[in-house]
Amino acid sequence: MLQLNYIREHEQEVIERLAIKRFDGTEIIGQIIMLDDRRRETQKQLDDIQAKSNTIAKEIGLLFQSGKTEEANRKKEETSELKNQARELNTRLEQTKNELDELLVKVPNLPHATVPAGKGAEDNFVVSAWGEPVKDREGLLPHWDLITKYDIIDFQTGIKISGSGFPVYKRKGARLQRALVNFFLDEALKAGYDEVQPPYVVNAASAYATGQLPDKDAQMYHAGLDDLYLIPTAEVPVTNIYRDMILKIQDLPYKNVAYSACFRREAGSWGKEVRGLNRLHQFDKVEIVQITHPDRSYQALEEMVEYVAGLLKKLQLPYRILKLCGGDMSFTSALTYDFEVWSAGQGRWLEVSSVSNFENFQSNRMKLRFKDDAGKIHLAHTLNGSALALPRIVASLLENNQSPEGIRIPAALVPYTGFERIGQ
RNA sequence: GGAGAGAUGGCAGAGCGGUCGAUUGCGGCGGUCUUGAAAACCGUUGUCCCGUUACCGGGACCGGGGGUUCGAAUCCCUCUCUCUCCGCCA
Repeated sequence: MLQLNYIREHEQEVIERLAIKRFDGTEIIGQIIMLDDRRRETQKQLDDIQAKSNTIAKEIGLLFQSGKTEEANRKKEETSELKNQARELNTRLEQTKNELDELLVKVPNLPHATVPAGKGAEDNFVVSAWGEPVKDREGLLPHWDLITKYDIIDFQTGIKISGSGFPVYKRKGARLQRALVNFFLDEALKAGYDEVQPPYVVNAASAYATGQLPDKDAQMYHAGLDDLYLIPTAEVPVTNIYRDMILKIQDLPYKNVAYSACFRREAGSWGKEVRGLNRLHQFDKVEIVQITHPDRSYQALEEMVEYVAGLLKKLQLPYRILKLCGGDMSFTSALTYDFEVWSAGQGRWLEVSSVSNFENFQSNRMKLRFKDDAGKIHLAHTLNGSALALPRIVASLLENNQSPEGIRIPAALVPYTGFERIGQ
C-alpha cells in the first residue's frame, strides 16, 4: 500500500497519477487524510493521558513504599477518570485505524512516470520485438490438436480426476515439462539467482502482504479447514520470505528463483479464447524475485527484462515486449513489461511473462526494510517476473515447430529433454 | 491426534506485581593500547507512533488478542507457534 506520509505531502500528485491507472482517487484520498488527522489527534490525546496515568502510578508506588497508605489511596481515585478516558480514546483510535486501513488497501500503487495512459490491452505500447512470426497458417495446427495427435497432454483424463483446466501431461509431454523447468532454473542460477523451494500453500498474512488479499481472494483456491491459500504464483511465498525483516544494505539485492506449481481459479474468465493450454487452473512456472535498494530497482527491472528476453531467444520463439498502459496494469505494480510469444497455429500472441517493479508498495504492507550505513531504516523495493510460465511456452513451441516429421525441440532444450523431436 | 514444558532485544539467557525497555554473556559499532593485528580495557548497541526535526520530549511494544490492578515481561483467560514423550506416517 501507499505510504501515508507520501499521500499527505503529495495529495494532488497522487490523485493525478492514480487517474492514469483509471482509478478515481479524489474522494478516497481526501477521506484517508481526514482519517489520518483524526488518528493523530486521538493518538496525541491518548498519549497525554497515558503520561499522566504513568506519573500517578509511579507516585502511588513510592507512597506505598514509604508507608503513606492513606495518601496513596487518595491518589488511586484520581486515576479512575483517566482510565475511562483512556479506554474511550483507545476504542476510537482502534476504530479510526481500522477505517483508515480499509481505505488504504483499496488504493492501487502509483504508476511510474513513464507509464502511458490507456484503457486496456489494446493501448499497451510495443517496446520491441524479436524473431519472425509465421503469419501464414496454411496447414498449421493449434496445439490442442497437436497434443492429441502426439498423445502428450490429456485434458479428458484431467477432467475425470479434477476438472477442466487440470491436464495430465504424458510421455514426451511430461518430459518436456520437466526439461523446461530445469532449463529455466539452470539459466537463472547462471544469472546469479539463488534457488529456493517455497511452500505451495500460504496463510492469509502472506497473501495480504503481496496484495492477493483482500481484493483477489476469489482468484485463489482456499483450504477452508486450515485457512490456507493455494499459491497463484511463487511470488507470494518467495517475497514473503522477507516479510517483517530489516535487511543489511550491503546484502542487497536479494535475487531468488523458484519453481512452483501455480493454482488459479480464474473465476469468470473461461471461454473460447482460453482453449487448451492458453489458460489452466494448475500450471508450472519458474519465477524470479528481487529485493533491491530503491535507487536500483529500475535498473534491476531492465536487467530482468533482458534476462527473460534471453530465455525466449534461446528457445527461438518470436516475441514482443509490451509496456503496459495504466488501464491494463495490476493493482500492485508501478511498471510492468509483458512478454508475448507468437503462436503460429492460433495466429496470435500469447502472454508468457510479466515483469514488474512494485517499488515499495508490497514492502510497505509487509514491512520489508533495510538499514543504511547511517543506521536509518528505509523500505526496500520488490520486483518479480515469470521466467517463465510453461503452458503457453509449450503451446507456442508445439505450434511454431510443427512439421510433417514431428515437432522439433529447440537446440538449447535438447540436453534437458533427451530427445530432439516429438513424433516419428 | 493424546500428555507435559515453553515463547523475553541479532543470538544465548536472567527477571515471576512498582525507578524494567528490561541484569549478564556473545556478536556488532566506536575508542585506548599496538608498526599492524590479536588479547585486554572503556564506551555504545531494538522497533513503531506523535511533537520538535539541531538537541530533545511524550507514548507503545518482553509470541498475538483480551482481562485483573493505581501499576504487568511478571497474575488470569484465549489463540498461535516451538520443544519433549506417545500414537500415526512419506
